[in-house]
Amino acid sequence: MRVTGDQALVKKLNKSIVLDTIRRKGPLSRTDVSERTGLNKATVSNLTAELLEQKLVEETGPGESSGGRKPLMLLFNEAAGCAIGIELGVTLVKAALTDLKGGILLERSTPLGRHDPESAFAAIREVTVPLLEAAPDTPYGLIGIGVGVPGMVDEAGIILYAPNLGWEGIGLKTRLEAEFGVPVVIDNEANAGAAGEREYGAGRHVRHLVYVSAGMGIGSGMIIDGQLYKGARGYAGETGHMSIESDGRLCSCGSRGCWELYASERAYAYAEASEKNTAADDKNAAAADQASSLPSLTTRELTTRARDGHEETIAMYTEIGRRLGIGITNLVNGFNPEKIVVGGPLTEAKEWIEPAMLEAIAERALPYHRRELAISFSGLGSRSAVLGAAHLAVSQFLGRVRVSL
Amino acid sequence: MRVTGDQALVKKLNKSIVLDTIRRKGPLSRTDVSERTGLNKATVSNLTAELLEQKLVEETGPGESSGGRKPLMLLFNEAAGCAIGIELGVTLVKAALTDLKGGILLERSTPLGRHDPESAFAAIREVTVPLLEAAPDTPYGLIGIGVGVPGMVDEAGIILYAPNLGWEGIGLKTRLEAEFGVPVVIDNEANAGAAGEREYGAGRHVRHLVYVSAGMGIGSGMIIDGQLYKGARGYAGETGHMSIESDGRLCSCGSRGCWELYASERAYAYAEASEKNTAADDKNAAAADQASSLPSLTTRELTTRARDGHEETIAMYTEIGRRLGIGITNLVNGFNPEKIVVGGPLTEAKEWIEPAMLEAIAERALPYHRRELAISFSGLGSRSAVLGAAHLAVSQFLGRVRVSL
DNA sequence: AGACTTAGTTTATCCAATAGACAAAGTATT
DNA sequence: AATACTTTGTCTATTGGATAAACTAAGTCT
Repeated sequence: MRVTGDQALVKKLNKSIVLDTIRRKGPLSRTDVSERTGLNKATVSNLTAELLEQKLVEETGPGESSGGRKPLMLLFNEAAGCAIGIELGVTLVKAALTDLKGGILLERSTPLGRHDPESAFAAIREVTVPLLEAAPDTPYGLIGIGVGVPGMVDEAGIILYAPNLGWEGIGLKTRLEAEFGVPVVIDNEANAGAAGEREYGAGRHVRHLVYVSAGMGIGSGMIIDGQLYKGARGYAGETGHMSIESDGRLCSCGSRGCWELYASERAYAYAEASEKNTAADDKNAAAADQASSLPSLTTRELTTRARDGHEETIAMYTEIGRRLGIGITNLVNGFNPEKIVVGGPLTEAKEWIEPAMLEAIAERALPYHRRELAISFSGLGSRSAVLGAAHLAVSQFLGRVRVSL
Repeated sequence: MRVTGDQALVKKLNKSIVLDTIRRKGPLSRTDVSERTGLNKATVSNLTAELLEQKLVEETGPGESSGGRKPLMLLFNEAAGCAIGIELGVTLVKAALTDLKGGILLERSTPLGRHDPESAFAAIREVTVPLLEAAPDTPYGLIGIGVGVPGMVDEAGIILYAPNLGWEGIGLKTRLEAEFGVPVVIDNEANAGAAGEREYGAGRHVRHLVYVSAGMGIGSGMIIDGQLYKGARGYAGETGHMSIESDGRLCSCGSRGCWELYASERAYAYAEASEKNTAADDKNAAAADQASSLPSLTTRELTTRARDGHEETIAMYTEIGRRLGIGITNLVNGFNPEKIVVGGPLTEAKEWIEPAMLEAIAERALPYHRRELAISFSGLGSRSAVLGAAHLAVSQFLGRVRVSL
């Protein structure tokens, strides 16, 4: 939508700047805010007065004097409302009730046995209702629900394609909005995770961030200039289907050599197949077909084995780490992010994956890209997506105006 | 830089909107502009009055009446100034003098024999001076110079690394600004090409565009939401070093299986090596070492061969096309652009490359990404980078304010 | 106690967008 | 040709933001 400039826009922009400054750097005095933002003291005073009235900001009493009148400190009022973040996983539905700063008030989860939409809706209801009931009495109440789903989501919140759930074209947003009567944001699990890490985790204060979520597949959430990049239609980030082996393993997507076949839990199946076939080889059709089915072992089981010193398992994780590094290198060279954050269930095996991953990146990434690149694992653990989803709702509630010259 | 809102910003924004609307959709009447932008008629009148005074807009006389007073049509005055775009190639320096709408007024080029910076400066001077002298007398004169270079450029216009020129840390921007006394913009050749195609070529009106420039290497220019995406430090787009073969050919960058070893002119060397070694194989160390040197044949020579029906050459181009398609698929899945534009010297062999490229993309790209994806070859041919570079200068001159809610 | 500092508010001013009235310049109808 | 209607573009008064500067409030330092 094209936006023209008028005074309402100016006010919206400046109010958003003031709120954001207090939220991120608070507690601050009005004068601090004025100096940090460049806005006039009077402007800050007026806008904070409105924010106080809106209960989004609180005065927390006098601060330290630096040789004159004591400042009245301002703080973002994270208790002005609450949000619910939901991660719809393939086997598990997790949800958290948070305040506006991502503080967790209550969590619930339930296993997801069947994948039909009705079962999933029931599971979502099951985890959400207790949170709704436990929600504290706040000025704004529940401001929204964010959901991270394992699939592609379009701009209208329709789940276009979620292979691991067998879903196509499910209008989750409409359904949940009707059910709970609050705004709902649906996004890809990796995008939610990226938002979570960027806001509350390992990616704070990072402008250009790529979050790589490795589990049963690989997805990436890309944050460009502080904002989720969604691409032309909202499908960006399907890096799991980046081919790192032009004529490699056949993927269910129809392509070959997809990254996630080598560097996610999906790789387990190939390792299993190669254990059975002594003459195992990617070109061995039998092994490959066998492998394209789901792995029989879970990360939990395999990390136990690795901890017991099982060499083949450790070697497998080393190879997965190397392949993760190869794919990440591709993203680094193409995107030049400031930081890469790796998360998802696979990171339970971090211990055996990390060295090979870092080595591959160190050997293969372009020198200038590598030089100013930070790499870390998820700071929120298994909560990246849930907290990110909640933040998507908060972010939409608070609004944000951005100007670039 | 953080920007706060005030009336100056509002005016800048709206003026930029009015100018842009006239530039892109002109000729338009004031009323047309008002309706298209949503700005009040009076506002449009005031702003156009200033634009007329600034000579950036002209009144071209009355238009067709639709049952009332005839409108006074407004047109962007592309003759208000001129720009120079330069492409610093490895073997050739090209330059064009353009008006503010990318219309070419004069072109010059000169071969680049030696690669030391002084020789390159001399070549740039050689092509630029005649253009300066031929520049018509305009209100603003020469508004700036844009340069596309085969390497990585940082935000300050320093060429950090240009392997094909053997340059590291050359301050081209400062040097040229001192020499010509006008603002200079330096960017990667692929970024310049992307800007050119987006503004004047195959990517007009496309918000999310990836331009793939294939020549002696591969570089990409990524346009996100109408703006060049540069990454954290300005090095984004080095997709030529995306590995599409994890343990493939050894690249001079230190990595393996880099895309450009398979899908650019660099692949010629491997084809030559494999012709000589009957037992040729990527794993054959001798062949690979031999190949890592530069190819002995040029695209011009090879396309001649292909035209003559030389089967091995045609097979080589088919393979290059397939590999191009594989890499493009990776970009499409990750980026979800609206359009991919392929350009660069390699596209002279389009005839033999295109079918395999399109087939690979059709087979391998994810269905939803493919469905709304357009793919085309450069609309500006060998002028993408030169025109894009000129546009970078124009764009900086005209300024642009963007707001997102 | 008095001088100085710092925090935050009040006041007058400025400036751009806007709605609506209006003037200008056409077309359509009688 | 006269009149009614339409469309274009300008003019005028108003609105509502930000701002600088003056001012009040409330502290510290000597």
